[in-house]
Amino acid sequence: MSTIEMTPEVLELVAKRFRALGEPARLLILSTLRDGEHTVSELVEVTGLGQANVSKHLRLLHDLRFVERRKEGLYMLYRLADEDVFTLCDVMCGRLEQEAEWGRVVLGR
Amino acid sequence: MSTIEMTPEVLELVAKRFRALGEPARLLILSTLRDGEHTVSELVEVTGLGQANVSKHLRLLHDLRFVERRKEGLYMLYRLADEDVFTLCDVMCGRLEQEAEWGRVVLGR
DNA sequence: GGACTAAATAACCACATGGTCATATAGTTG
DNA sequence: CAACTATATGACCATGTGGTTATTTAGTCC
Repeated sequence: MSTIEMTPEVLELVAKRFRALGEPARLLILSTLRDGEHTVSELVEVTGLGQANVSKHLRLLHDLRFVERRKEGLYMLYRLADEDVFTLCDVMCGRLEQEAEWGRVVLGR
Repeated sequence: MSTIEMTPEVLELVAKRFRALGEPARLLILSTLRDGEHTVSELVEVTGLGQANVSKHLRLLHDLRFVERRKEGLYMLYRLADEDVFTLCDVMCGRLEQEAEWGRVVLGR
């Protein structure tokens, strides 16, 4: 795995980042951010999640650098930090498609 | 994200798979399997985890097709299903390295 | 069959965390 | 400064799940 030595500490750091993506609500927020910057209120409206809830998810995603943000007046604007999330999701989706071919999972289509 | 439509159901399927990697114990098992097939007992010994614990992690990883297995006499031999796990981990590790450069995380080296 | 071994499962506890409600904080506008 | 708005935070509850112990199941060897 990369050049990093897989000590228990590193394992925990990596795991924590996977866990961050292991939540539908956060994936939904991230996929919403794919089309550009959004305020928290917009994310609340689009996702249908509660405001406090979205705020907490964004804090986590920001702590782990999945998103970046800037303040503009009263608003806080969030955006994706990079494209890694979608690289990762594409791999997972590739797995799903493969499983679908095997008839193990049903993708809605 | 890929060609799959991101319905709530798909989001949950993807999230579940990220969650599977969001556990140091499972990452440890997977990284142990990188050097080839291992029995459950071997994995127990190498990882230092309990037998029931390893068995449960392996069941999850097998359900999600991260690992495959075959029976040989009394033993059950597990192996990686493919290289996806390491593609995924490499991306995450890349992020860690980048964060390390920013002085946000300390990698033990 | 009976004794033994490897792995899986069940029952259980403890802890982490997602969601919500209420409140605090930061910033704007009058 | 007071009223208002957007976001963050704290407290709390409910649920999910990782770990352990004990037991069951599957297979081997005598």
